[in-house]
Amino acid sequence: MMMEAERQNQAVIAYGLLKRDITSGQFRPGDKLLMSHLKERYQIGAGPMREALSQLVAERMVTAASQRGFRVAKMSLQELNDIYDARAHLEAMIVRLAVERGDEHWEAEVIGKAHTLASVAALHSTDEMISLWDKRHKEFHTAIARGCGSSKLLELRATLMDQAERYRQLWLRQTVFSTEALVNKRREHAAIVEALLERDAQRAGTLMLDHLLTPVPIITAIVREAKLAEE
Amino acid sequence: MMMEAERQNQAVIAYGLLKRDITSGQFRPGDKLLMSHLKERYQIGAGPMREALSQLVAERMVTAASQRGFRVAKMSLQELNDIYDARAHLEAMIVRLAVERGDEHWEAEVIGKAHTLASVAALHSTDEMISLWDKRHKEFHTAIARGCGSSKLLELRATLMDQAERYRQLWLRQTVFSTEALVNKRREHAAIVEALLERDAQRAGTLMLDHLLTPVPIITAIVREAKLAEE
DNA sequence: AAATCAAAAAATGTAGATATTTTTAAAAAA
DNA sequence: TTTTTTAAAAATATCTACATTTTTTGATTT
Repeated sequence: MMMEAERQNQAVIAYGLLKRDITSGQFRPGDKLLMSHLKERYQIGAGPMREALSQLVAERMVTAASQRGFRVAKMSLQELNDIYDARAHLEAMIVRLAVERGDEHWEAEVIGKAHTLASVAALHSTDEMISLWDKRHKEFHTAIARGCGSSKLLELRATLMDQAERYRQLWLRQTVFSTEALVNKRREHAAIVEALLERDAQRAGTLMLDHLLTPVPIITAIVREAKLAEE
Repeated sequence: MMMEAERQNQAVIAYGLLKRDITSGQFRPGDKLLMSHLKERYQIGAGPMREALSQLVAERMVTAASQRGFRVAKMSLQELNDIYDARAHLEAMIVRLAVERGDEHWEAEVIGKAHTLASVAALHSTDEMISLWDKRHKEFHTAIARGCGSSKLLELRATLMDQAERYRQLWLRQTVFSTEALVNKRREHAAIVEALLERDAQRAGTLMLDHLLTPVPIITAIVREAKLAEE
């Protein structure tokens, strides 16, 4: 029997669309999110729209001022550093746990995802190439993290990933377009996998920490260049 | 000039009240949250009420089923273990960072809060005693955590604290009413502070991990006894 | 310039309309 | 008789359209 796709309510739909439009840059940091415009754009009423907006406020992607409506949250170099620092330390901790707790199935998944990622070739259009590499890169890292066995830690991790997304997008193009950067990333991934398989929690954690912090200087430069954020 | 308290919207008010009513047990795990009842209880319309509810869904305190309304999220021993495990590891990591990064002002704050906590005496009514000890205990731990210097990590920590709250409430009475338990806690706190001051990040982290895991068996027993949750 | 005030725009809330699910109870089948 | 099915009724969730309140705008005066 065909699994019926659960009929989503308007708020959930609007939430997804608006989130996509913000991370993809359709709405820029600081932009006013005018209720009348959003209602029109997503074809829904004010009630559900507010519901979607306040979800995004909780996720720090939107800010709210009482009686003054909503804006796309600003980006800042300070926030960039904070998010990446937090992410790196959290993920390093998760990896250490994964090395201690992960079983053979976990190992197999990680190796599989690493292979799939390494084999992304420049055969596609640029945008397809970026989104394919990104998708597989995320799946690789998620496969590693799952080894920790804690859904709560994975939820926290997802929260930070979401918050990092707008900054990550900036880094992505630079990296996928640079053969050198891609080669470096591949090397780092290989080193991490090696440490995992040797069950060296400490080394895996340290490698992960560094791996996640390397994008920061690159993103900083882009943000400064494009004047996308306050200092 | 007196600072005017920002006029909150209905959704925010309802959010706070409902959250309090859930953590304090006015609504029990699994209870249906009938829209008509909530509207009546908090004297607001359905729109803002939905907004509040879906915030709590995001925080995992309420569950939603499309077209079928909302329920108080169930509790389970599995979730108890997951939350406490995640919290303990996150907090241990934060403490290690705090030891590496915290300055003299941080040290002073921690010592101050430790002192304030240690001096809670059994002079008050039972409920006052509980809530005072709880308040100061939280402030003590928060003062320690702040040393990590990352607002994102502190946000993640707050998320888990919130999710733990319903379980924590069960532990609190047992502990505050047992002189032995209180003495033990005081000893653990002293040991943590000592490690902090000696700037022994590793030891402070380990002590914190253990400190946060001790309530789990106690809560497990209470939950089983009161049949508050699935296994 | 700075202050004032009315008009316009915008946010927020409510009441009621609509759609969906659950309950009830009667009818049919076992 | 008991169980299952069906259909209508009731209860409930959800959405929209409009009403109310607050903020913003910008012309006018000090």
